Amino acid sequence: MPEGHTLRRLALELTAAFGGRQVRAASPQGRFEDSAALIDGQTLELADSWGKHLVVTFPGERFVHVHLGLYGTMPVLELPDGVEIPAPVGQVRLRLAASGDGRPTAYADLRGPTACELLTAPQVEVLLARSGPDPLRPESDPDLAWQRIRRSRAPIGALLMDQSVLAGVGNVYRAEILFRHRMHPLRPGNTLRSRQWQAMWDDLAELMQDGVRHGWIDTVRPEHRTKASGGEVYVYRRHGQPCLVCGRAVRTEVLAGRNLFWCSRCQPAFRSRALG
DNA sequence: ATGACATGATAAA
DNA sequence: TTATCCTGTCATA
Repeated sequence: MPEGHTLRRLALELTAAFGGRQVRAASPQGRFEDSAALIDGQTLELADSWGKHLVVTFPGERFVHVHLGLYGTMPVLELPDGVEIPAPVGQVRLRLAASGDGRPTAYADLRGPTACELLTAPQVEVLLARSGPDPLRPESDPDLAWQRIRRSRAPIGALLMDQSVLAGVGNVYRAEILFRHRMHPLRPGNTLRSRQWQAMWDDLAELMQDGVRHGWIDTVRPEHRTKASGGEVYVYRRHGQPCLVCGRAVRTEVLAGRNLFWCSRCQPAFRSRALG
């Protein structure tokens, strides 16, 4: 599940459940033990996200940086009064817990992250400096991404996944934004028009905000919808199945080690003007 | 029980 | 490009 919307949602949940509270921090699995000890008993100030990076702020310029990678999770749970926090099950890299201060008892277990580390302020700066603009952050400037895209011969499908060009987009949002803009994934970045990029950015921002709100990715417009419940996509992982718009079988191919999905009728191959 | 696979990223070749 | 890390889930045997 972890694309940018997941991290933003997690940041909001952590801040709501733990913001301003003293938390217990531990690493039942042991791999974050020493660092957990340094924040144990401290006040969790706030959690925030940039692209797929989560940064949790503690006093004294201590920052816990988490990257969920492909399959990391961190469910945040609040418990009714009187219910005990259960013992950790399985591989828990980091458990945060708060209770006994008049607010609801809460805990969060981090499993399977690519990164879970304690950083200093300058280290966080370096991390953020490496990231492109995140469509979920209001201060983000889409032009920074555009300057990279318009100068690059790399396929737009690769550029969208490059976190230094644009932060927070993963395989699902990539497939879906390309479909919604009828764009072939292999089209070179330098053949896009600025207006096309602007439209894609605006659409991404909206789709990702929906993702934050609902907790899942849904990109299908009402007129194409086939499922009553949410969480429908046009092409992601629908290879071989009929396109929701034209009925042609959705195609798949591996690009840079990641599965690409598109409809060859709705997203025709790009031909440059020079080639006719 | 075993293996394939996954919404990610990095280092090495 | 390939290998590797992190973990859980689902399909197959």
